[in-house]
Amino acid sequence: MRIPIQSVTPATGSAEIIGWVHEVRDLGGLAFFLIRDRTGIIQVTVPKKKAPESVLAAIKAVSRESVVRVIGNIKAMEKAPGGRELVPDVFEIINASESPLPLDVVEKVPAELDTRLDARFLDARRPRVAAVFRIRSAVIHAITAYFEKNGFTGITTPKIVAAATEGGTELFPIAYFDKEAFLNQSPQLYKQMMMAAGFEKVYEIGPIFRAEEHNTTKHLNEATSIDIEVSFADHNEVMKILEDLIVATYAHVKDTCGDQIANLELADFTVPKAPFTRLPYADAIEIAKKKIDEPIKYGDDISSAAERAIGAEMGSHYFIVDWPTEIRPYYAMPYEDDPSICRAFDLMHPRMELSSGAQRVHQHDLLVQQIAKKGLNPESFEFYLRPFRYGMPPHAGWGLGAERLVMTMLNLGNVREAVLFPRDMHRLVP
RNA sequence: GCCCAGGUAGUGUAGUGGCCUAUCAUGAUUGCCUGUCACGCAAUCGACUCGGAUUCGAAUUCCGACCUGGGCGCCA
Repeated sequence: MRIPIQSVTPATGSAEIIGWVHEVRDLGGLAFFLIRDRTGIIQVTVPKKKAPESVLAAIKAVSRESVVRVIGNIKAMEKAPGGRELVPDVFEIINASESPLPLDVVEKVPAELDTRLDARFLDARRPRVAAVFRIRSAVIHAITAYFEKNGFTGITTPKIVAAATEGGTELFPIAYFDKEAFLNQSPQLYKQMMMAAGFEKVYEIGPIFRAEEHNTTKHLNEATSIDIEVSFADHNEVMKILEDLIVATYAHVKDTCGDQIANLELADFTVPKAPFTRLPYADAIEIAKKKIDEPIKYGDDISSAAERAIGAEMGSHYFIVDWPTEIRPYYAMPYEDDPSICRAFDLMHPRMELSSGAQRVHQHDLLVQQIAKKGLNPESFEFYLRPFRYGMPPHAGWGLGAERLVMTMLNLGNVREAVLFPRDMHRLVP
């Protein structure tokens, strides 16, 4: 019976392990093999004078990163990693690896991200990379658990859609039988329709597609969006949900992913403290004005430089609230007493934007007005507008970028590190 | 879409007109080595993205193509 490497201790006695040959150190009369599975690494020590003939033949033939099965006695050995080593009676090559390898799994020589992504299956054998995706899994688990515990209904909405309804971003056109169709940029409109359906609290974790030709360390053309929509809630209530969720997610990762955090050398991994500061947009602009040279005025979008400057000033997660209505989408609800600003917000990490959301316009006629004000044609929004005529409850929601959440949580330099197979302007394979 | 920087052994790099039969590390192959943990030692193998131009001479300069990294705008 195979035992996970992590579970092998000096008390194990005889053990069978299966894994990949991580490193080989042949000293002549004595050879060391580090064998790795997803749980850890163990040293296999072969004293050549005492080893069976079959073991000697196998260790002579084996190459790095081959899959091997090793059976033998476990000895306590202080000099060995993990305080134990396996002396093999059986050393079987299950499947040999070609050499040379497309990249160095041990990373004596670091590979560039592009090279790593080309050989992602090998790259992901590196414990450090595996740790990122183990944590990403825990993040998604924590978020799903939070939603289910708090009465949300998980939904899935179409990724193939007929029209560019949200405006703003570019969409990928696709051939759909004899019709033109697009990959959806956001589940926004469908979430809102489910408010009209009376679901009250919905969430979706799924792919979104943006055809923007950007070339940065924080953009992807296919990303994972964590989305919610809540009826009878305003922007403040969904911001509260968002900060609770962020805290709960960090806490879950801290509780359950200690090994991975250690592996990533995140000694100062800390759970952020709620409540996050609510920074009015107007104040954010003032901070940016003071700290950077480029001209900035009220009503501008917040540039990357401004985003970094404000982030440095704030130091931890914060919300930017009370945005000018003019620079937010038509579905953001203006304040009654000052319609020039609206009930929209962004959740910011000091490095970048993580989420944006708003209380939505739920009144049909106001929505038509706002669509027209943005220079869009309300007639092409009929499928979206229709539910607003049949008892649409007031509601609010947000979308949170899963990759950016993981990237900022683990202090990754590039958002591509947070996706197994990233899609960007240049990369469609693998 | 705009702007900048790049493409040299499997991997990561040095090399700014002749000293390049191209540096170093890692790797692979072979040999030696009984406590390695980036094991050590020795030998060997392995590369200038492609096409054109300039020049006596191009990895190096110029033009074009292809590929890549990053910044901006915009966004998650």
